[in-house]
Amino acid sequence: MTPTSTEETGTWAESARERISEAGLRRSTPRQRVVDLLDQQDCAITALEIDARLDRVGRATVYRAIEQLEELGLVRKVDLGGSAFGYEKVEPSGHHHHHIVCDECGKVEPFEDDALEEAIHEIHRKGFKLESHEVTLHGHCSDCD
Amino acid sequence: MTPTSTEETGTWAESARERISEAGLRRSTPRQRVVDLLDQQDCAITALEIDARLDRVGRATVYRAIEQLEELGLVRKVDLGGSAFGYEKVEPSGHHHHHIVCDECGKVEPFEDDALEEAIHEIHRKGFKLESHEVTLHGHCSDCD
DNA sequence: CTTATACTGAGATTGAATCTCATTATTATC
DNA sequence: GATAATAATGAGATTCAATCTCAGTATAAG
Repeated sequence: MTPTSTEETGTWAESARERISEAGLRRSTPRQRVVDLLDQQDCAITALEIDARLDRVGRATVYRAIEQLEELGLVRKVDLGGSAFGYEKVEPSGHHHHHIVCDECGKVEPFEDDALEEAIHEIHRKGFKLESHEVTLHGHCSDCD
Repeated sequence: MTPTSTEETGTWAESARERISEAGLRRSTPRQRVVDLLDQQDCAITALEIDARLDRVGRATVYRAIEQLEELGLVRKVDLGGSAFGYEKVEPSGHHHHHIVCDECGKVEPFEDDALEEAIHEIHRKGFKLESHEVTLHGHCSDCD
């Protein structure tokens, strides 16, 4: 018996699987592999990093899978200030974080801040029709102090 | 007499000229043309847009000029969520805005919000060594309602 | 098992940004 | 104003991200 390693990983991969079927998409092996890899990440990963880590899965498939997951609200696209975008799973809990990029070494760290979220919600109330928001802070990490 | 159209435009182009000389850089025509074009914009413009609008100025020169202006603190690089970065002048007054991107048509609008700035400054006080910050909100503009 | 078709992936293509290096323009000096 | 040292330029090659194409493949329904 080969145990399904994904069921141990958490709830996101499972809910992703469900949403994929509900949306009428096939549960193809390459798509599952992209889902599983995203599930294992704690923060954003680029499309080409996913591509590089998945042998026998084509670039086009990786980009397509990400795009579909994004449309299903399962994945968020984040702008890390570099040349490539990052992608990360959207937690079913609604929890989300923003990013601090170290301008020295390029390291990306997640952070959360309630006052910031509140301020952004206020902007929403002031009349802008916001779909989503994204905050990227730039500075120096502890290593590059 | 050909009147210098730049002196009528405002104070940014002038201070940029000064800082450029102070930094030991030459006042070359291509650089001046990049400065003048940036001076005319109210919001961010991409490097290739600058390149396209300036005949007889090479891509490399545009990118170099922008990079130098950025180092001198005269220009800010902004991430508009698309494929290319935008660049905009840094007002001597210290005034700065963030951006709302319409996910439908791609239009970028500037916005300012004091509570948001305050929340970000709080994060600074909490221990992160921030150099700069950048907030991009996504939604639908009035046209794409 | 068979069939219709959604999905895949190798490779070509587009677009942004960077790099190279021979030529040109700027500025200080005479 | 002419001259020399060298900073700056720009055409084109290169790199990297992302998208597109289309013949071949795998999926799921019957």
